[in-house]
Amino acid sequence: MTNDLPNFDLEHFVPYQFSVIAAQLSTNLAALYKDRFGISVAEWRILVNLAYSDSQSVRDIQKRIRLDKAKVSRAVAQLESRGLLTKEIDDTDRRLLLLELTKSGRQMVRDLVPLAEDFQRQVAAKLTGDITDMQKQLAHLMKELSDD
Amino acid sequence: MTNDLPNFDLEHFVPYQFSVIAAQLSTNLAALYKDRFGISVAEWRILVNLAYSDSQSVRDIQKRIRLDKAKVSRAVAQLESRGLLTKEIDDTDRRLLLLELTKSGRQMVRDLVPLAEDFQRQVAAKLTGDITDMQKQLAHLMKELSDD
DNA sequence: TAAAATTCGTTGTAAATGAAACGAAGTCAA
DNA sequence: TTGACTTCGTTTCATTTACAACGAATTTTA
Repeated sequence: MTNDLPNFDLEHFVPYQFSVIAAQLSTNLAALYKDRFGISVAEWRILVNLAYSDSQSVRDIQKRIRLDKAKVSRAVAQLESRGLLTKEIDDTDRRLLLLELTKSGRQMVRDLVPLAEDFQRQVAAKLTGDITDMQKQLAHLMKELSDD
Repeated sequence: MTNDLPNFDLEHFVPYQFSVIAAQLSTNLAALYKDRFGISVAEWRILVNLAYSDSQSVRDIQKRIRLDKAKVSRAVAQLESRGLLTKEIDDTDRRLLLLELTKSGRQMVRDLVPLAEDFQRQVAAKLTGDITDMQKQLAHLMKELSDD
């Protein structure tokens, strides 16, 4: 006797869809990174971000890659202990830490990026439309949501 | 000196985009559910799923809404303790539990669904294109990924 | 039909998480 | 310049999480 209940279609509920897809992609990617390089998704994001521009502070990274600052702090500590980056106090503002990739950190980024691109190509193959369209839509939505 | 590094664009990396959007939507939705009804996202999913068809087992739900069975088990226990559903052993297979919404469980679904639909409308307003197109793309991708 | 293997839902546990508290450093205002 | 306030990154702590182990029930296999 469910006829008095609204027939809600969870499978087409957008927040649910995003949740399921994100979880699946994240699991797959995490396995890839862990197996090959022994790093977490958070660590991967930080490495890639530092490859853009060295010497960012924890705060810069936190904003850019949208991770909790505690998480960034822990991931950075882990990366430092593995010799993938260095921390240095910013002399113009001694609260800030400047992060810089080490040689082996840079090498790991070089090795990681093609893998990530491959992964994205595999996702692209599963889409009905063109991936650049999807990327644009998602970038737009991401921006709209962050303004809330 | 980053010129020897591949210039990887994290902002347009699809798994990253999904992760950010899903997290944002989930946070917002969780706050909505928690404030108004005191339930978690997992609990909400279970309630809605039971509204589709009563008397499903934990296993049925687990498959449909893609949640860890431990999580389902705990959420169901919570819902039962709040009198929103009942558990009953299936006599044809005594390992299975049949779950059924109570009257107040059904009422809560009735109250919740319009809220969720509102929420989705707000998301729709932030999209560049039509939401049904997005839903179709996401449904397709969800299916493709689960086949892995 | 007896033993082995599988499935169901629950529970124990170690790790991950996020919010808040914290000390250190810097800024602002009186 | 002193005192209040803010910001930075780390750490603490309570909660959440996922994985594995478990007992009970069922199915498969020999």
